Order: sequence, then C-alpha cells, then structure tokens
Amino acid sequence: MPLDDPTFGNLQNYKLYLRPNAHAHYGHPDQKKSSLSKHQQNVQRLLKVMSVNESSTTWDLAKISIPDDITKLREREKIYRRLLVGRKDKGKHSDGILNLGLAIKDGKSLKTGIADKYRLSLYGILYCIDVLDLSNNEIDKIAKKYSKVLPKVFGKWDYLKTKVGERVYGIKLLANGLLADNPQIQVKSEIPFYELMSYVHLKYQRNFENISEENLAEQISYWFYVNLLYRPMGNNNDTGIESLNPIFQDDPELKKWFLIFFRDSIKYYHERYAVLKKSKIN
DNA sequence: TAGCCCAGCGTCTCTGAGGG
DNA sequence: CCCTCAGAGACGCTGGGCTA
Repeated sequence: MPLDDPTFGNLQNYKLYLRPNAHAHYGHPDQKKSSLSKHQQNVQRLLKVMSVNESSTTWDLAKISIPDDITKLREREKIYRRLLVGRKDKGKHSDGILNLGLAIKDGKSLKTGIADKYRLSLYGILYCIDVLDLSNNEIDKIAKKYSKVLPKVFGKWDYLKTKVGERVYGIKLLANGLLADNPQIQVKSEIPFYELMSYVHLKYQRNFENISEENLAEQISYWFYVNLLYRPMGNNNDTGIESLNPIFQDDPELKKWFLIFFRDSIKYYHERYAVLKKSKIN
C-alpha cells in the first residue's frame, strides 16, 4: 500500500481527532460563511461538489463547476487539485484534504494517460453533513452517490425512508460527533439502547488508529440502526429491539446481519458478567 | 512599525495521449 | 505532423501574521 494513502481510525477517533481537526482547518458547523477564509470557502465548495458526484478526476470536478470557459476551467482544476493533494512548492509540502482523510483516491481514469480519481471518504461525508448545513434533499443526493461506500445505510436509503421516514436523518447526530455511548441518555429501560450502542464502540475499540473503510462502514451502519432504537421516555409499547421489525420484515438479509451483531453483543456481555460473577473477595 | 516568512493564488510551462 | 486535451510541476507576486 502506498504511503500517502491516509489511514482512518474508528468513530472514537473521528470524534476526538479528525472532526476537531477538520473544524480547525476548514470551518466549524455554526461558523458564518463570511467569517471563513478564502481557502476554507474553497475547500467547502469543493467538498460540496464532491458530495453530489461519484469518484471523479480533478478535471471532471472543475468541469462541473465551470463547463464552458476552458481557461477558467484550467484555473479551477488547479485549485481543486491543490486543495485535494496539497502542494509541493519551493521544496516544501503543504497538506490537502487528502492528507487529513476527508477525501481519498478511488480508481483511475484512463481517458488520456493515467489520472487519479477522487471521492469523499466516509469521514468526508460526515464532515459535509456536519458542517455544510445541508438540506435533507442534499443528504438524499449524497446517499445516492455514495450508496456503494455505505451499502447498509445509503444503499437502502429510499427503502429506509419508507419505513422510518425523517428518522433516517439521525445520521446527522453521528456527523455532529454524538457517539451516544453515554449511560445518561434517557430511554425506556426495556430498550437496550445504551448496551448496544456501547457494544458498537467496544466491537471496534481495537481499531482506534486503523480501520479499513469496509469495517468503518460497518461500524457506522451499526450505529445507524441502533440509533433508530432511540425513543424518548414514554409513549410506545415496543420492548427490546422489536421496534426495528418493520425495517427487517421486508429485508431478511439486513435482519440476519443485524441479528449476528445483536447475538455477539449478548455473548460479550454474558462473558463479562460471568467474569464478574466468579470474582470474589474472600 | 518595518521587515520577514510563508501560504495562497494566478500564471506559465511541460508532458503524453489521441485525433485529424 | 500539428493541435488540443487532461493532468502535473514550478515560478513569482501578494497579503496576512508574527516578531524584533
């Protein structure tokens, strides 16, 4: 694997490092557009273009912004590429959003010679949702373009919307850095929200510094479905994970996938409990 | 506050593929 | 063979921030 490929950490890492880091470099969620530097505005504009397009070369991305004027297009392509890969000037290297991990190389274009194609990383997607103040409609577009990257969630987006409606946009909470592994979150006590959410993070705790994109997509997907269990106190009769039944009844594959996770978590807690139970002070 | 440093930007140049 | 396209490398100016 080439050294310049960024590595990702798990969601804890996103919350503790990548997200604050990205805020510091490219702007905070509630920051007014006018207070952003030119550079930050350029980065946010590029991220927005990337969020609604599949893996593209820098030339393609520029062409989307400036379709007709060839000289302006060349300038824009230059800007986009510098923002992405950084620049090596006067013997010095400055980082682009590729180095931070908001975007990654994905595939090559062979149109003329060989050129790299770029798309948002999973964290790049979360950053967009976190910071760019996107409408639900815009999030739908991201889901469509990035369905292959997050198949269990974005790949089933329209289906999920028919089942849980607006609650699909709960993904915003994750983008905002809410891991929801906090025992103080108030839910009906019959729903194992805290237990499962904690297990989402326990399962991947070894991947704090390094996680494959597939596994990260899995972790995000588990977070997403467990988050659907969240109900404020009162007002419904569901217990356990049965409130997810409407989603699973038409998608046995998904159900199977989630049940494996659910049983893993039971096994985990069972084993930990057994250890505690055996432990005594004489 | 003058001087310095450096990131950002516009621009020029280079390269290699491909079309006419 | 020349031209354009698509992508990359490099140069010089500028303005903002830091410091002596």
